[in-house]
Amino acid sequence: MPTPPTDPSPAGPKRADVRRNEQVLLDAAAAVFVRAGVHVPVRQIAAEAGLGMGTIYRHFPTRADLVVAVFKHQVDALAAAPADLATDPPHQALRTWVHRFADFLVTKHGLAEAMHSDQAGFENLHNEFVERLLPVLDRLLTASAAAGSTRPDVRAYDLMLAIGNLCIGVEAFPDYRARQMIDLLLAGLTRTDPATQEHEEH
Amino acid sequence: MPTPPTDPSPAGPKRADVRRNEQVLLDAAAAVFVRAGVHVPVRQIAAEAGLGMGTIYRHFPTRADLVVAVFKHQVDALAAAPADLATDPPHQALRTWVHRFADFLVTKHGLAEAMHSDQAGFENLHNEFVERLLPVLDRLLTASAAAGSTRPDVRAYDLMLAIGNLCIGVEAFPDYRARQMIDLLLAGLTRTDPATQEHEEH
Amino acid sequence: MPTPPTDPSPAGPKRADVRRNEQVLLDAAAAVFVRAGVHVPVRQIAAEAGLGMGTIYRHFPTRADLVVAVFKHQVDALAAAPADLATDPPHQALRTWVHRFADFLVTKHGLAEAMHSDQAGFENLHNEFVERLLPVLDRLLTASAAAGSTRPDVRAYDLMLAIGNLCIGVEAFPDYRARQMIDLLLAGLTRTDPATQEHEEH
Amino acid sequence: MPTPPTDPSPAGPKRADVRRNEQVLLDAAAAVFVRAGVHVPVRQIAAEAGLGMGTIYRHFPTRADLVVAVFKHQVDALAAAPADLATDPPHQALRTWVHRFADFLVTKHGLAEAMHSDQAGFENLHNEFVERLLPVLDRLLTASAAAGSTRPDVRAYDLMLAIGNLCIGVEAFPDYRARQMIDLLLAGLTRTDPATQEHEEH
DNA sequence: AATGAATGAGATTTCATTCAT
DNA sequence: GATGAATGAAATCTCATTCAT
Repeated sequence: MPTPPTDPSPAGPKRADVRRNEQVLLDAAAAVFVRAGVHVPVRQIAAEAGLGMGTIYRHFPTRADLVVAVFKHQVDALAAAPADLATDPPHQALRTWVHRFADFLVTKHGLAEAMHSDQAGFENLHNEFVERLLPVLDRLLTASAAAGSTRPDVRAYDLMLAIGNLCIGVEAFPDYRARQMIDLLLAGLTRTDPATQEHEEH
Repeated sequence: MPTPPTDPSPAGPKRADVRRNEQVLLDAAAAVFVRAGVHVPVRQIAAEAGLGMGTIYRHFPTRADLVVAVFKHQVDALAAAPADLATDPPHQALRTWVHRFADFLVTKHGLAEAMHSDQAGFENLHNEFVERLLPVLDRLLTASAAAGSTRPDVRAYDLMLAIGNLCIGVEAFPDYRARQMIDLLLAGLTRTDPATQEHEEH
Repeated sequence: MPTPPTDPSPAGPKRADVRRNEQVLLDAAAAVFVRAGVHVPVRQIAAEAGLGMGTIYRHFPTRADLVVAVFKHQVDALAAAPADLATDPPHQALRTWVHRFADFLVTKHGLAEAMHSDQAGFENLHNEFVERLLPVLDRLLTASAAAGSTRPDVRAYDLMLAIGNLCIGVEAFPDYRARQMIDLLLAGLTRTDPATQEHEEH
Repeated sequence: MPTPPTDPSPAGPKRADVRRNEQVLLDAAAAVFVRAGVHVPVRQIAAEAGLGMGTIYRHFPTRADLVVAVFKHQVDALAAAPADLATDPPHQALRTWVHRFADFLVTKHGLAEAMHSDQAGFENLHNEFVERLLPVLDRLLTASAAAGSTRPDVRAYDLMLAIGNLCIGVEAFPDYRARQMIDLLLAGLTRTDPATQEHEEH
């Protein structure tokens, strides 16, 4: 009633600033997360962003919300990725996407860990991951299995968690070859049937 | 068994009490760790043990020392295990031991996580694991590879971390089939047939 | 009625809006005060009013100003009330008005408390009460005493605070019979009989 | 098991210090409560006591516990008081005790307010008051009513809350004569029966 | 040697108030 | 004039660690 309903741009001129701040916050959080993990004090994120702590709470009431937001931001690319894999043979597409997924996790300090955290406020993080990426992986996995390239008795859910898990510790233990272990897992996933085996060898 | 009986140092009658306390502490810590994870407040461990907090600090100056001690305690069995696997075929022995290792990790809430933690005070935990168990796994893995059962290009170190990683999240996500993923990894490790074996060696 | 119609100052067309906003604010604040007490966050009042927080600060620089304003708004009726009590016998008029006063306080969650608060910003609240209602009560009390119905050695100020105090806790302790206690106080105020009157005067 | 059950003095030599600290804490809290009310920050109480904040939380997990403790300490005297009033006539004993009660409340800044607070954590305060003092007042009131000195239709509960309420605001408004208002209330409580009236006049 | 009371840094969270738009 | 995003002081509470007894 105080402000007339004339509202072509829903919320006035400030929207740009708010959005900018949100982006600043996401970038800052992403940066700090890489440096210090997702359990970093809120104050530190605020400092990195050059914003007040209250601003973080306004945008992301719980820590999970912030982590999810940072996360979601990065996940979009992965969720969209399969499009450019459409022409590859199914098992090759699967392999490529899994590698991209691993690359993503490996470069985000603590994200793989957080994804598996049962700490209060991180449930949504896991859920977000599952909701956004599981369908993608499931499609790739099903296609690959349908083509006889991979075992049909493995669930995408387990595979996703396993991939995520294998990425844990990359920073802490630089000598650990997460990539090779993922390849091992993928090899174990491959159909051992003699008929398909010849093609798998490359 | 944890502390060797070689004890020429002058100590006298109290040594027995001290050792008893240490054992009480280890058992209590193990129990609490299972219930509440390795990050449980010190006070809680003390309560479980029926001892004062100061006593914990006397025996284990840092939390890592305590976790390592608890860990060491449980690891002895694993380190000794291969003896009873001597008669199995190498790849079977490897598989059995890996499963025992996984069983161990899976039942210790947070141990798998802690093993990969880079939190201050947990480095020794990782080291301890590596020092005690890596030689065992290495022996089994080498024997299996020598028998042509498994790929020779995989390091025991990576395998150990990978197994540990795959066990993460079992409590938090009951639906996650860590065991199957470990089997997948072992399957990927298996030599598929003599013909391909020669080419894989490099 | 709250703001006198004497308004020769140059203001122009906006004055109506401003006044409307002020009224919206007062109604909203009154409503929220009843629900959540006078210490309710400013943001909540703003939300109830459908206005921005800045608008509240423009109209009422301090919280006290707002509370006083809400208060004043409700007090007008009480200040005007004695008119319709003119025909009653003095001690009856006094009793009726006191009950109305108590009714008012009892239905405003936290108002009785706030009236006696020495919190920063609530002094004016007390003052406002005193300035507006004390003369009214004083007139009634004096008339009653002059008629020989009540003791002449009780100040209206003390009586007002006492009435207010007796209303505290009505919401928190539903079993508390504030009304009976007020009646007790009024009974104590009553002159019991001419014979004793002379001795009580000192 | 670590410490033998030989335990004539239940908890060893430290008990004295602990008790001393608790007393220090109670005294400090009482002092600060007088100065700044029962809502004073915990840190301030700690500072006054010359102790750490953690110590407060150890002794009194919630603020209510501390307030109740401070309160209880002072209440014992009141609960015990009636003994020395045994020889007075009932209505005189009642009057004396009520005045002591009022004296107590009046000198504890914020106690009267807190007693009527519905803030989380203050319920026990009210309960404590009721449990300890209500029986005392009830006995005095019943005796007085039995003697025909006071009205039999007033509950001790209401009277107690009313007395407490009338003490509110003494510090904030030095001009307010709480004592006279209490006397008024007591006068209202007095039986107006002509037969007893003569004796009441003194 | 053992105890557990005390400490206090640090993390979270709320809200009054300001001020750019 | 109105808005509400941003600020950051302030308060709470937790625990690792020390140290007097």
